[in-house]
Amino acid sequence: MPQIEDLGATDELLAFKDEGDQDDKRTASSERDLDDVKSSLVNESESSSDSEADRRSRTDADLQNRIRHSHLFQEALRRQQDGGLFQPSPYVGYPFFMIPDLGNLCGPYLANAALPQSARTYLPFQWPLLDITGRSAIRESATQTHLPPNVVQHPHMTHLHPLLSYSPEAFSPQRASPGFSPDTGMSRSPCYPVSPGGMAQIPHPLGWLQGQTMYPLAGGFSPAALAMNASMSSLVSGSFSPRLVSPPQSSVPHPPFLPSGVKQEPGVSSQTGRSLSDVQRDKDEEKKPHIKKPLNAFMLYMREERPNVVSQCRVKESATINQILGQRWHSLSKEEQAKYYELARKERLLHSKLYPGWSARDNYGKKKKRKRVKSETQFEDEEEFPPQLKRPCEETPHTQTTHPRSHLTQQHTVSHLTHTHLSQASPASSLDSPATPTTALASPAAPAPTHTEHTHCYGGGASPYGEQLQPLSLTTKPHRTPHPLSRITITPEPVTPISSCDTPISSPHMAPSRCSPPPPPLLPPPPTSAHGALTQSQPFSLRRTNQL
DNA sequence: TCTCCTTTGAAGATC
DNA sequence: GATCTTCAAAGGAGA
Repeated sequence: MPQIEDLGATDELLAFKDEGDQDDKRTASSERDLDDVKSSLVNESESSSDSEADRRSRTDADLQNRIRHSHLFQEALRRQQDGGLFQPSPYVGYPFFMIPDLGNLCGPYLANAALPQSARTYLPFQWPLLDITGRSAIRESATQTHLPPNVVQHPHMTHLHPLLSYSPEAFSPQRASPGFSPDTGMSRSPCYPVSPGGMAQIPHPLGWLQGQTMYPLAGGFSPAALAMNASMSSLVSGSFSPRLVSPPQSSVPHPPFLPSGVKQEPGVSSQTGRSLSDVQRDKDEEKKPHIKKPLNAFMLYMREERPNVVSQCRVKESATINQILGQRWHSLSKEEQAKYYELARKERLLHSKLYPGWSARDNYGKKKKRKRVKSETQFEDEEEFPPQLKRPCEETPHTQTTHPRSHLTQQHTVSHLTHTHLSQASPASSLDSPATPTTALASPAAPAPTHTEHTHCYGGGASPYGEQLQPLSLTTKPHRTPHPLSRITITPEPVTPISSCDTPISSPHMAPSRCSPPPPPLLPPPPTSAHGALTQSQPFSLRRTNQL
């Protein structure tokens, strides 16, 4: 069986450890405080087995202790942050927090809607969070698996985003443990369950990326996760000693893990006609942690670059941001993109190790289907669309018409199309697209899209590659109300590097009618041969293998 | 409150 | 095998 080290985790972890060690002295004091707090919390948790009477008698004392711990904790954190959080080292001063019942707060790749949207939206560079069905679910799961929820602070979370950088809105006090102050910002750090019952934040093997995470282990510890856990425990001990903290145990077994027959009743639902067991199964299904898909290269890139775009362009709409990011993605060099592809590959590898039985199919239907609706409307769109705008797609072999989203997501304005695709781009150049980086990467002969080409039509697919990379816009839906971004297709400035946002893309004065024809591409025509032997559907790993 | 928007890539589904 | 569909993140906007 492949080891985690194969994923490159060890190197990252070791690197992290080294950096953490450098900060040992500086944080020794606050560490002790943290240890005190953590020990107290551990003891608190361990004492949960005491009798109810004892517990009642200690209620007041516990309350006082919690308050005291809270203060200690905040003080320790303050020292911690003062001591190193903003030190040059990305890991310096990173606090590890072990909160007994913090497990419900977050986690990667599990999403059962436990966290309100706000709980995640302000963690822009976190690894995908683990959405659990709620605190009770965590506790119940913990009970089922008899696993202590290892609450291990992700050591990389402050790599580029110190805890304090998180928006306060991200924290919901009511989700925190008693005595757990939102002021610390701790809770904004993601914690990742290593099991359905345990939360852990483990350094992601793809260490450099912000918000790296480990994956929660569905159904318990997998060997890979155990290895990671072990590595983590030993590695982080240099700076902070993660400890296993017993969670508040639930006495209510989770239905899915009940012995058959305990809750399931024979018979058929009178209303639905479905057997109760089916209903129960559905309920169980709903309660199962939702394991999210591993992020692909572009998603990883988006996570990293989104804050930059937001700050540089002062844009808030994700749709707009994503368009910019899409353009920037194409502007990345092959090497830069390869970095993300490699990360994504490791992500998938790790994901597959942690969830051997998981399939993307598992998540099918868990989101509201809307693309299909779009595709249904597409027929009408194409019927209504001027044939001259569709023609190139129909005539060119390597057209983006093969792209699944060619008719779904590209809703560029007609004016843009008329200015770009019709007046400038030849069918060959516009449709034989190196649109996807995978395509470009697929061909060693394909020059890296290192263009910093200027564009007037900015957004809505009017990227520097717009004419060459995104012929998808030929299948624009003219009848639809253009997305605000779609109307923003030009920048008044004569030349605007694609990576810059000097002109806010959402500038209201930028209307399609003002979209002037972009300058001729500064880049050589995209390598039409890049498509050659490889298809888009070919797994990137294969493409890269072929490429390399 | 829910869905859409918007991007690219991966993977499953379908033909 | 080619094509289509869904989902992954994000958060504002609109219904």
